[in-house]
Amino acid sequence: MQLSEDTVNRLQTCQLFKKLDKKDVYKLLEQILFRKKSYNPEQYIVYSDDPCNDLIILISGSIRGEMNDFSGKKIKIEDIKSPSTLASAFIFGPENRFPVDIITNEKSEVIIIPRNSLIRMFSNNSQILKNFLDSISGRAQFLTKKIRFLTFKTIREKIAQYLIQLSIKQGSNRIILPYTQTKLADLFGVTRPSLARTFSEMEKEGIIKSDRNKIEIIKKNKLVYLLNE
Amino acid sequence: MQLSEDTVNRLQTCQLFKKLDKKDVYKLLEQILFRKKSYNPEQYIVYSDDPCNDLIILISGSIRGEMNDFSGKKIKIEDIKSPSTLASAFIFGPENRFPVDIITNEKSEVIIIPRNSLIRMFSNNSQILKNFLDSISGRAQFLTKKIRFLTFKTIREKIAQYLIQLSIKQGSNRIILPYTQTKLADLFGVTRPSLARTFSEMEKEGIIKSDRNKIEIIKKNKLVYLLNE
DNA sequence: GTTATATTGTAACATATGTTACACTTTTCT
DNA sequence: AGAAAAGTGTAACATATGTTACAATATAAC
Repeated sequence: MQLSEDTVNRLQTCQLFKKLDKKDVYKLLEQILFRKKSYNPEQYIVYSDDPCNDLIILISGSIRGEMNDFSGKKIKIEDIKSPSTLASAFIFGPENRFPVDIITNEKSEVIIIPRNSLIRMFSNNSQILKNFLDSISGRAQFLTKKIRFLTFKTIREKIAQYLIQLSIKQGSNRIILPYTQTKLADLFGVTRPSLARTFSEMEKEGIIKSDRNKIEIIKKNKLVYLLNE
Repeated sequence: MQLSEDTVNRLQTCQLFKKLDKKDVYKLLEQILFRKKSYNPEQYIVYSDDPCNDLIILISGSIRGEMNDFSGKKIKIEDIKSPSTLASAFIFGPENRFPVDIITNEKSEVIIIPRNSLIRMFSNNSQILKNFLDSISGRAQFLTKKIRFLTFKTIREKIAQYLIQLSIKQGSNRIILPYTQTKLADLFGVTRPSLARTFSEMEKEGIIKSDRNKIEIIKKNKLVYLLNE
C-alpha cells in the first residue's frame, strides 16, 4: 500500500515509533506490508475471542474496549484515543485471541500490521522493539490495576478510589465526573440505581457534596480510609 | 557467576529457552550477568509494588502469587511450579512494578537476569525474543481470564465455571478439588462459610453431589446454563 | 492409638446490592 | 420554544454474601 505523508506523520506520534525520526519510520514502513481501514461510529473493529494476529494502531478517532460479563451486562474496560496501539500484548503465543470487543466511539482509522511484519521491524530496529516492550509492560500494569479494582467488594470502595484518582488527575477536590451515572455504573459493573444510592449515602455522611456530575470531596481522609479498611 | 551444568539443564527446560539447544543456551548465558538465589518455604521473593527490573526464572520448587484486596484479605492469583518465568510482562516501561506478592510454597531456587542482559540476549538470538513475546502474550491471556472471572457476580457462577474447567482438566464428571475450601475461598475472593453454603445449595438442587473435596457433576447442562444466564 | 489441629457443615443475623418502578430534572432535537 | 429523550433521585422489596459461632469430622503429629 502507498505510504502517505499524513499516515507517516500520524504514526510517528504513536508511542511505538517514539525516538525514531521520520526517515527511519519511512524506511521501516517501506519494508513491510500493512493495511489501513476506516470505521464509522459504533462499529466493531474486532470481537472478543477473535484470533489476534495483527497489531492494530489507532491513528485517528477513539475506541472503547468492552467485555460482556456472564449475565450479559457490558463492562466497559476503557476508552482509548488515537494515536494508540491496541491489544499489543496479545499478538504472540499459540492462543492469541482478542480479549475484548473493540468498538469505535467516533469515526476512526486504523493501521493494521501483521505479526510477521512486526517481527521483521524488530529485527531491523532495536528502538522499536524497546518501544513495543515498554508498551506491553504498560498494558500489563493496566490489566493488573483492573484486577485490583475488581477486587473491591463494595460500590463505596469503587467510588472512593475513583474519586481520589479523579481529584489527582483534575488537580482539585472539586471534580467533574467525565461519564453519566449509567456509563459509570457500566464501568464499575454495578447497577445505576445502586450507584446513585451509594453516592447519596456518602453525601448524607458528609464525605462528599454532590450535584449530578459535580462532586466536591469534603472529607478526603475518610475516602482514603475507605480504601484501607 | 559460574555456570553449572545443572543450572543450564534446568534453564533449558524453561519455555524461554525452548527450541534452543544446549550449546546456544550456554553461549547466551556466558555473555550476560545473572544471579542465583535460594529460598525456604513461605519466604517472600518479591513484594507487590516493588520495582521490577529483573527477569526472575523459577528453576526449582513452586511459588504462589497473591494480591491483598482492600479489606486486607488475601486473594491468591495463582500457583506456579518450576520451571517458569515470573512477571515477564512487567519488566519494561517506566512504571514497572511487581503486580503481586510472590511467596514460596516450598524450598525454591530462582535465576535473576537483569533487564539490560535480557535485551542483549534478544539482540543475540531472535528465537529467545520470540519465546519471550510468546510468554508475554500467554500472561496477558491469563490476566484477561482472571479479569473475566472477577466479573462473575455470584459464588454460584464462580463454582460453575471452576467445576466445568476442572472436569475438562480431569477428564471426568467426578472431580477431586485440588484445594481446601479455605484456599478455594481465597482464590474466589469470598468467605469460606459462604462458599460452603453455595456448594450445599447446589447439592440440594441436584446439580452436583458433593462429599468434601470429591464432587460429582450430575446436571452439567445446568452448570453450563449458570454461566450463560 | 491418642491427642491436637485443621477442615467442614450449618445456623442466625447483618449488610450490601439488585430489581422494578416512577417522578423529576436536564439535555437534545425539531 | 416546545416536545422528546436521556439522565437522575428515590423507594420498597428481593437476593446474595458476609460475619460470627459452634459442633462434627478428618487429618496430622506424637
